[in-house]
Amino acid sequence: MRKPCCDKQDTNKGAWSKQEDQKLIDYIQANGEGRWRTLPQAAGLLRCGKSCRLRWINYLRPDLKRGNFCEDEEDLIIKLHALLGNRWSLIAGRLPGRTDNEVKNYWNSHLRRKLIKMGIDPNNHKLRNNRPRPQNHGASGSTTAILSSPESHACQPEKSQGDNGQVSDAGSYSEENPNGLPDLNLDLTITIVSPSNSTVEEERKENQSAISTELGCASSPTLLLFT
DNA sequence: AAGCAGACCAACCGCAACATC
DNA sequence: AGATGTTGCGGTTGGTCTGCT
Repeated sequence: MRKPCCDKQDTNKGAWSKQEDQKLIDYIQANGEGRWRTLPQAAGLLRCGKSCRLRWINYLRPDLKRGNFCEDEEDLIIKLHALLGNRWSLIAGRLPGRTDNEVKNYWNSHLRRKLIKMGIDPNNHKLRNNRPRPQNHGASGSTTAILSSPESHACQPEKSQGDNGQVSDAGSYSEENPNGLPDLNLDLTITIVSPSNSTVEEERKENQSAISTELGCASSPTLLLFT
């Protein structure tokens, strides 16, 4: 029988105090991340290792951006969600300084609603019938995105199948494709059309290769982000 | 000003994948 | 190869905040 991840009766739960935060920061700065299971004891924290990891990743990490999402980030989340479904860590990985939890929360509290308002089904990113047409990006500001693959669901990673239904329904298109085999066109090219900004291009390349690698894709629908 | 409802977000839980023995 | 341990992920919960009546 496996031991629980922590001795639950001896651990604190709930909100973190400043002192706990400081202990965690100090410890990680001195010893680095990892070894979460033994970290709490070593750092003098009455917390479960999982809890420490989460606190560090979602809140204490120095490279976190925090604050409101900009329009570009919103659009990128929407587009990536269309491709990846609820794979928040992958999506967050393309948003420097953002965490999966943050992206997930933002999606659930803002973006979902926004898409629904625009007449788009947030689960499959398709226009809903008998719904008002999206006010083509008026709501989302100045960014326009075009996914060249007609069915943006093309990229559904293997994991979503037989994954106990945990991974998003956002990529479940079997109803549109009775044989259950969508016409997979799995690569993604993100082109950010924006005034000269060399780092954007670098970032684009990085995005492209990372996502292509992740999804094992072959050919490439192009996602154009006009900023 | 008080009460209520909805929104937001930090944190927890359970599970799966991966690593190690 | 199988058992066990660790880490990471996504779904969900619950406390707090905010706006409305």
